[in-house]
Amino acid sequence: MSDLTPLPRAFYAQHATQVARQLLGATLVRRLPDGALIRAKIVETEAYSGTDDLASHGRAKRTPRNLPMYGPPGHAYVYLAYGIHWLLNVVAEPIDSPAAVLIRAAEPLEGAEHIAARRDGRAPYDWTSGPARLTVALGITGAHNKLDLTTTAHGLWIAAGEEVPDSAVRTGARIGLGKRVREPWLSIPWRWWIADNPYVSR
DNA sequence: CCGAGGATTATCT
DNA sequence: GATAATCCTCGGA
Repeated sequence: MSDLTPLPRAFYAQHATQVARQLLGATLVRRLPDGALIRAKIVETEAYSGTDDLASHGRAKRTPRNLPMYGPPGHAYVYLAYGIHWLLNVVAEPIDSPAAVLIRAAEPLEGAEHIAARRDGRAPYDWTSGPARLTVALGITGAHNKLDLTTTAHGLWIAAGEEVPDSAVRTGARIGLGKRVREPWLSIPWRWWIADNPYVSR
């Protein structure tokens, strides 16, 4: 039985790039309303940090949408992209420092049958290999925005998982950035993933 | 196999 | 009014 204790708030208080790197291999845990448990290993993340980062929602001043990024670390920041997709982020860095880590993909470890119920007819590696697919698989929506992920109280948290050695980590530019994003933010290697893992997005 | 374009709506300008 | 940290489908080769 693995230890499902939530990671402490101090972990998320680090710079978003540190959090993104260290979240690789960690276990994303979801307790569904009916009590069913889903566990998934995080295999791909992206960091967004600072008011200078043109790719980050925090690039503007505080707005109703990006307010969670300015809030306490370890809370969820969930927002709707393209009018269709919910994306899950974890707030990083201390209060008033706008930063978050986007959870882009994860590998199912337990409760695959509960994911399959929502992803009928798809190949398993299509279930969670993308930020919007992941939220569908785990039943995450805007209702989870701002929730504290350092407690098990809300049915969603992150626990320590396996250590991923540097030799198995790859980095690259972030994906799907808008056309307003210019260098250096366009190419800065703030995306992390586990090499050769089939659940990493394409 | 690959690239183009549509879906669908909260949020910001 | 335009845009968006994506995904899926469809048409062409």
